[in-house]
Amino acid sequence: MDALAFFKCLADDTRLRCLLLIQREQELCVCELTQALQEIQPKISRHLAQLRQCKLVEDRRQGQWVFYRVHPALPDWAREVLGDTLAGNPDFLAPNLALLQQMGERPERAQACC
Amino acid sequence: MDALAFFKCLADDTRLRCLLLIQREQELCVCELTQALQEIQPKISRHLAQLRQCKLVEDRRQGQWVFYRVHPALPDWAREVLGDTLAGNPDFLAPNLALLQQMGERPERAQACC
DNA sequence: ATTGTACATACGTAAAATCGTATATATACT
DNA sequence: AGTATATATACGATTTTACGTATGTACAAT
Repeated sequence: MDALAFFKCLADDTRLRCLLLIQREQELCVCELTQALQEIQPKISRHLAQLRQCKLVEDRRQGQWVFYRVHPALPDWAREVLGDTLAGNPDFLAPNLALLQQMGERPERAQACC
Repeated sequence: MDALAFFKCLADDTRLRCLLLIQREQELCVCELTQALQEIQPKISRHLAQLRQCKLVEDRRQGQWVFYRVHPALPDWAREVLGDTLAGNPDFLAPNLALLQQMGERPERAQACC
């Protein structure tokens, strides 16, 4: 994970919001991000693909949905950058979180155990 | 200082190195950065202008030289991002620091007091 | 005044990133 | 098998970003 590639991933509004939302919500699927950002699905998917290729997120298919989470191997310094950014910009995600909560019928996550 | 603009500034190799070098060395002039990065002067100046316009750095003229330092009004979260990045990527600036130390006749800074 | 050094900016070109649309794949349901 | 939903990718067009060269400005020294 090199610093320049990491910051290039953060240097786009769509990717920055997706990544920070995923970090904050633990796990989100493409349709939730599409709703939260009010963007068309191919745009969201394309940016998620880039985050995935750079190993900032990992994906997990569950039925018809694909859930994204912050990559478990993301270095600590990069996690801290995300944390600092969230903490220092409390309003940045506000509109996206509001849209996410408005969303009906959000897909259910598989339980972690059993 | 908005998060997206901040990360766009960090998303270029020249700007990232300049900014982290300035942060680490407190203050550097254009000719020092030109030497440390082995790039032509207009390229360095152009990227510094962008960092200045985004208020990530401020400049100070001293005689023939213009010194750049991290902007005093840079928000804490952004400072922490720079600090985390430096701490988490200890080798990133190594070649640039080596070139800087090789440089003879570095301009003298005005003393801070008296 | 002129020359030299340090730095900034303007301008046209080239490269890179982003976009919307169309389409492909994978799963679920009937 | 056929339809519907969720997601991924390919493609060409557009926009943005970065670049090198040339030139302008400010200061220092003679």
